[in-house]
Amino acid sequence: MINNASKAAQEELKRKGYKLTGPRIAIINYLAESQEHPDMQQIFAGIRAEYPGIGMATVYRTLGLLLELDILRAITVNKNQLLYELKKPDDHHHHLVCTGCSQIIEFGSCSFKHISSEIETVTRYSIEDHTLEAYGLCPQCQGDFQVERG
Amino acid sequence: MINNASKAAQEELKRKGYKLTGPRIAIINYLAESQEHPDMQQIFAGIRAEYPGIGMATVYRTLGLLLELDILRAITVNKNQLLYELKKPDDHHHHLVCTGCSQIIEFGSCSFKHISSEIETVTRYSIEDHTLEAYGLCPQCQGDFQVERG
DNA sequence: GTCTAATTGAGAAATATTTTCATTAAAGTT
DNA sequence: AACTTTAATGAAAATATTTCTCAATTAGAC
Ligand SMILES: [Zn+2]
Ligand SMILES: [Zn+2]
Ligand SMILES: [Zn+2]
Ligand SMILES: [Zn+2]
Repeated sequence: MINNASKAAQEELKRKGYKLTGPRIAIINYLAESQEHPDMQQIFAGIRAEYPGIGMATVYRTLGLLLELDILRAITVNKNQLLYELKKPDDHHHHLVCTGCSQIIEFGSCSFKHISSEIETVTRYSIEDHTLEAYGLCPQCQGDFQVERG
Repeated sequence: MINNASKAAQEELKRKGYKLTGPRIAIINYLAESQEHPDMQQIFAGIRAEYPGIGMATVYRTLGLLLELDILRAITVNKNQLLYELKKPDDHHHHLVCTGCSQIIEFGSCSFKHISSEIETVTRYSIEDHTLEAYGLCPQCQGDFQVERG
């Protein structure tokens, strides 16, 4: 139980009747510890460090399972690169992505909840979740842009 | 010039010094006409209907170019399926995705602009764009869910 | 029409993902 | 703790996706 997020994810797996195996625990722990938003390759490489024998297929299968069980979230910030993050209890945040250097920071302000019920009324959907990604230039890249133009 | 969105995209290509070729026009027209949010396979198949000789590589290259030039937007609504839509002048909308049947509808209400400058102040990023996807059940799937439970 | 460089299509190559199946191991039962 | 059952795993093969290479084509400039 590395931390709370790992604990919650492991309990959820058990609760839904899945076995808590070594590979799964290693993957969950890696995700729970990760401060960035790793992609498939980073996850695979990172886990091999502490679980050398793990197979690629197991990582794919486990990420798929965690997504399906709504324990994991996938975000796309560039055209074809899926990034992952474990859903943490009581954490709601969104992403601000620099179009210059691809750095990602998170922000907590969320205005969607204010219009959510209005959208539910208009569309007749029942809304359960949402993701929001904002794009722009980080302070560093704004500076670089000035320099480029001379 | 199928419609306004196609016209705008073609002009933008020219303006930035790219050649307006048959394949590119066919791809842009397909995207401009498309009411749904097609993925790569649909785009390729759809374009072959009116431009049979087009190669897969050209479609990949053109989508990449349009993304780079900010004429095209890619969204991810399911784990590993990228969907595309041409950016239309004066159109700002977001997506509401049914987790039951994957149907996507669009909504225009956007609350992000209200907090955008606040986030810019706090983070020192300059924000240029954003995407928002909401997830839930469409009216039909809410009904099916009731039926399933008996 | 001629010229030039960008663009294209076909196929090869490189990557990424899924499937198959014999083996392993988690979790429940005695 | 040994026994049993069945899900889960790893390795390799099979698929699928994306990029690259290069000779041939073609848009746009003159
Ligand atoms: Zn995040
Ligand atoms: Zn939010
Ligand atoms: Zn849309
Ligand atoms: Zn918006």
